[in-house]
Amino acid sequence: MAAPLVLPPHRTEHLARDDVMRFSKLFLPTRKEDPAEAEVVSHKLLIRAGYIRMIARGIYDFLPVGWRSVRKIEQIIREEMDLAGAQEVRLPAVQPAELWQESGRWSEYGAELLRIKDRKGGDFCLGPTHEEVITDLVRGEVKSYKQLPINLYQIQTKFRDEPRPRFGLMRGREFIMKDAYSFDTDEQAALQSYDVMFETYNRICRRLGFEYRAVEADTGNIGGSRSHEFQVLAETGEDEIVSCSQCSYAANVEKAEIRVESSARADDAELKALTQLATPGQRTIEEVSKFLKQKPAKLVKTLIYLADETPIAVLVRGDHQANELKIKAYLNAHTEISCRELNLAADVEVERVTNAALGFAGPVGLQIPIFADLAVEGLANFIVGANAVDAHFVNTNHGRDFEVRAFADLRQARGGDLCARCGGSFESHRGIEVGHVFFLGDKYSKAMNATFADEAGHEHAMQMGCYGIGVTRILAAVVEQNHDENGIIWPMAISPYHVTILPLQNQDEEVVALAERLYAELMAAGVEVLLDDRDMRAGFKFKDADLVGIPLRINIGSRGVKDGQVELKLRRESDHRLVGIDEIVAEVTQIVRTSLATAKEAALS
RNA sequence: CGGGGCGUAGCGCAGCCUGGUAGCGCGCCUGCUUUGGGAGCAGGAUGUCGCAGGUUCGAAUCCUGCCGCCCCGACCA
Repeated sequence: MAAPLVLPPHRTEHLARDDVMRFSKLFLPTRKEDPAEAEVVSHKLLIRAGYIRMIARGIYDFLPVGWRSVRKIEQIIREEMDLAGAQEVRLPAVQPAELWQESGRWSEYGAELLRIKDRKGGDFCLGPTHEEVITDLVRGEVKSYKQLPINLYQIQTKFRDEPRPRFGLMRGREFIMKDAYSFDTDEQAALQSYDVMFETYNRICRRLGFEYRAVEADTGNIGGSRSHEFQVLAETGEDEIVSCSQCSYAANVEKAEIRVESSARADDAELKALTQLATPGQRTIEEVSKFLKQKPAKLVKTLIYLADETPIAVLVRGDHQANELKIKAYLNAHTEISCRELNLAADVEVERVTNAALGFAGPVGLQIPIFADLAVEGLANFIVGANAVDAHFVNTNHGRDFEVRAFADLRQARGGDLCARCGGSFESHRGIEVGHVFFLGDKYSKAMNATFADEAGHEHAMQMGCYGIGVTRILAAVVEQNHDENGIIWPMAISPYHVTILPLQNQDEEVVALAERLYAELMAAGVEVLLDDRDMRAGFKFKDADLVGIPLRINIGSRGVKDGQVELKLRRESDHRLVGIDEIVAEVTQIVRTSLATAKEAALS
């Protein structure tokens, strides 16, 4: 038998309209301790401060304060997109397989595409992106050059069945994204659309107060000639980027072009005799360099790749990293070896090609084409694997001990490398990719027959661009850049509330009365206020306020009320100042308006 | 997909090795005291110990399978 429900009389009242601005009624469950599964600060704080809860891996609930902030981010994006002449639409989350079969991506997209069946057994997927859907929409309605250009966008929940979701909102499977698609008559016009979006994204990042870089990026399988990522700088970012300290060049390390001043080996370099040394069990660069007491830069690593079916060897200096995108691009552009996919060869394949156990591969005696990074060209007397178990060669030299088919820029850029554009030196950063703009060309319009008639009545495929911003990822990125040991520190523009009022003594009627009065007056002035009316001790409210991160705080205490004053505390600063009771509403209203306006102006600069 | 770790109250964890009454802290409910940086005391409620099977007189504990979550790897030879 269920126990009878016992409630005190005051708990039977209904919720009132402004109750969501009262902490006592707000669904804002905070926690004192970090969640066990969270690794990065944004994930920990968003859970502790009651913004999100995980329901399955990479899938989250947004609680009221979290959703308020998400909607503010959306609104900023919406305003800037509308300003750029884009039009908002809403496309379906569930998409029919036919469209994906038409573009070819039903088979290409892989396991990240979550495929589902309807009750009749028809194939559908949860949309990870919307090129097919938008192209289908536009091809049905746009027939003439007179209807172009057009730029359509939406703010939508996407689903990508990531192999490894992590870091809370930073890499979820379900996430909110703003995606836009431009359609133009020709490439030149499409690149104009691209430039407008590029500038719009800069404005959005500035409005959000980000420290960020717009970096040149790889276009991946999408193709096309232009692509930029918007990377918010943060230690916990998953991407590595470099930016030039002298010019404006910045790029993802996958893409960054390096200037190599002089790559040739010095003419007078003395080539010592090739010698085999026993290196029992020493496989990695680190192990070998330690064992032989040589710097990793004296070693050359030999990577065996499969370019589609063709095995090739790639040499890079021991302290460098091979860049698969560059390798792939080089093969396709400069050799007869076609390479749709480049993969490191499996262990058995490596052993077959090198006739040696894993870890001892080297270029000497290899029967497959050898490509080497430019940095290897200038090396003399380096160390390589001997293609024999437990052995390495020292004093190896290309041209004498083995032939390199070609030297090229095949490695990943890093801090200190020289900028290909101006010769300045690169700084390296880690970044969170919050936006990505692509020029697509006619990949989708051709495959899906999205054409228009020009003035002469000739049919042409439309030129497309696509532009994405991770809305929920932005929420995490903002926290990564704006927090301290006590909690979140929101920029005014995306804080769930502008100001929070803390009556410090709930039993003091004057304190409570003043809190209620300021609450009402601030709301009337258009300020978003969170009143902490809970019957809690002062210290408890302080801790929660810091955790939740609202930028302004008004402390109302018994002493101050007697003196006609309240405390105004900025979350970002450590000290508070006293403000007269009659001035506080005007003061707070002013600060809120100014900081919102300043953020908007920053977008223009 | 490979390696490792974890799964016990809403949250954070102990107990498991060596099988025998399910625990601690926080949170929650009641009362009293307290009241400007996560209060104190007293009392109370809350668990199919991830799921399924097996071993056993007896399983949170041992065995098998499955599921879920986290970390590392899946380019550094």
